[in-house]
Amino acid sequence: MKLENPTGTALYSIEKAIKEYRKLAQKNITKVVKDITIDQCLVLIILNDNQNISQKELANLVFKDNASITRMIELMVKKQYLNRTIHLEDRRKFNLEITNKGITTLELMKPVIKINRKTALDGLSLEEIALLNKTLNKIIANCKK
Amino acid sequence: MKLENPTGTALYSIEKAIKEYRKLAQKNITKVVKDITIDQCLVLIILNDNQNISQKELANLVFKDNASITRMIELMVKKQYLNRTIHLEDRRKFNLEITNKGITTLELMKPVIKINRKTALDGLSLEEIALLNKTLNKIIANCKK
DNA sequence: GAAATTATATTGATATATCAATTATATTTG
DNA sequence: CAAATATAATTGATATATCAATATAATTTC
Repeated sequence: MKLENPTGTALYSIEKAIKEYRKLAQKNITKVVKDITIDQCLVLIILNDNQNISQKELANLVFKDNASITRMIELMVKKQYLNRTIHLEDRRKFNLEITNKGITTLELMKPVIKINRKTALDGLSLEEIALLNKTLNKIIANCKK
Repeated sequence: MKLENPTGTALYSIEKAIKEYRKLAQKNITKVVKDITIDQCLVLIILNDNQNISQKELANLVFKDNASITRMIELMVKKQYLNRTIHLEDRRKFNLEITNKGITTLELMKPVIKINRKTALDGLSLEEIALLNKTLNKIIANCKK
């Protein structure tokens, strides 16, 4: 039995790598903030950098569909990480805004996120990482065709 | 706004790559078999190669926890892709067995799976793929520490 | 060999994923 | 400008993810 990679394709390794990273990341983030998931964390990071983003754009960036992001946002509003107000120019849209609690929480998580990434990529040279990115981008482009 | 990679880390690219691949794979598999997911497909592939595997081992190989695999198997039994019988030597366990329908379905999907993988890895040299695997395995090992 | 521990799997609760259908608003077209 | 089309987001249904608690069986320990 091929224990590490039962399919024998690099695509399995890609999935395994991200699953292991998510496990590590979630474990460490939970240590500092109890009620947040790494996906919610990514939402905060992206909203922090991109004020005027729509739910649809946000969904794309965090790899979710509109339905999922709707429910995630609902929950994050309920937990007071986000505010949601109607978009004046296009009333189909909403403005998404991080609350003060959201910002505080993000600041609390930032060092943990940094350590997580460092841990995952430990021992990899810059060249190796660049090559990894390049290869992954090729795969992404191939799948989108 | 960094559109392709808002976090600037290779880990985001890893996630993006596998998500794009899963989309492609699911789309093409649905064309030949309506009621199966790529995860169920992976379960069939693994069970086909490993007769005497426990649910726990299976769960590990497909990156799921025991609860998820229990429900997946229930569903696959209901859809008649699998049979489940009590394990005589260890009565906590079950024997998982692909049905004839499961085997037929798998044969139907095999060429599609092959094409999907080829599509995703198109234009990558063997060396590039080997290096990708090597780097990913380092990341996997780092996360497990 | 009975009690304590460990292992396998299930169940319940809640969140998320996904698809299809729907609602509300904007935009385009004739 | 009204009708048709397109877009943003929501809702419903069902499957899956995840954690904690539980049930059952096997193994270990004394």
